[in-house]
Amino acid sequence: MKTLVSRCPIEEVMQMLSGRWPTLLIYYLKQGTKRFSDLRRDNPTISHKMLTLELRKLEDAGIVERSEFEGYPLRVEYQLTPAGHRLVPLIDALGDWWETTSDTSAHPGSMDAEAAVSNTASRD
Amino acid sequence: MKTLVSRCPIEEVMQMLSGRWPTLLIYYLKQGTKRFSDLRRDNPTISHKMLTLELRKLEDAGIVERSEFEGYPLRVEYQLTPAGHRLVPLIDALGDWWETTSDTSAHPGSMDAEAAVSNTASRD
DNA sequence: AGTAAATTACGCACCTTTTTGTAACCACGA
DNA sequence: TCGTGGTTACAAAAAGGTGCGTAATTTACT
Repeated sequence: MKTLVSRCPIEEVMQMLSGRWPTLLIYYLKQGTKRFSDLRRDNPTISHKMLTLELRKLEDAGIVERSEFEGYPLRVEYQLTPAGHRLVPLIDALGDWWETTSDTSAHPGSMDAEAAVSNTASRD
Repeated sequence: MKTLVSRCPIEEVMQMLSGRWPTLLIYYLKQGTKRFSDLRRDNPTISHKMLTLELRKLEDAGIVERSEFEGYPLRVEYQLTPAGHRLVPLIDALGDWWETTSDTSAHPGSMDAEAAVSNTASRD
């Protein structure tokens, strides 16, 4: 699936991480092993189809590992690979960068600073 | 002005950096001040529409600064802001991560990495 | 001298391509 | 029948490309 002819690793990662879901899913998987239905509960706005598609993409990229357990209502678990775990702090760093850069220009006068802070509270 | 209503800074950065162009443009702007036509030459596959759109987005995000010089034929220069420069190493880190993870057998295919490069058939 | 074309950095309208959402269906067994 | 994880077909939306118009000045041709 990852039939990429890009010369540049940055283009490749960005193609991997682009869109709303990849980083969100990584965030939730960072919390530990999750089942398909867990991830849907964690993020109710993702469609069934998108979740499978994105999980497959993350799997192909070596970020997520899929474990299928034989059984009655079929159980499948997803978790971050070691590489996936190494990716997490890099993504977090981007989030931090964004927060600090938004701070330096986001206060137009005497707005309530406290409100702004709690407004941008991360999901950590 | 970035009027974004996302709760999470990571979602916001990723929305900013998603797509093929943002990181590419940042890469070229990292080299120094560039004019519109320079950037088109650097990246011939981007359309003028996309270039203006993406530059505007980067500008709104505070990553790129636009300087317009009076005169004809109108000259406009683009360069990274300090925040933009701080972003560069973070993006590079993602590129490095990708390179190392691709190396360390992250792709459990049945063929070796060399063959996989020239062969487009993977999992379909 | 007069006209035409080129230049630069766009905006806009139209159209195609890609991505994403919706909904239905499959299989299995309690 | 329900719930599990997944697939497929079709529709909607978003992203992206093409080409034309704009500005004020210089150059190119006639």
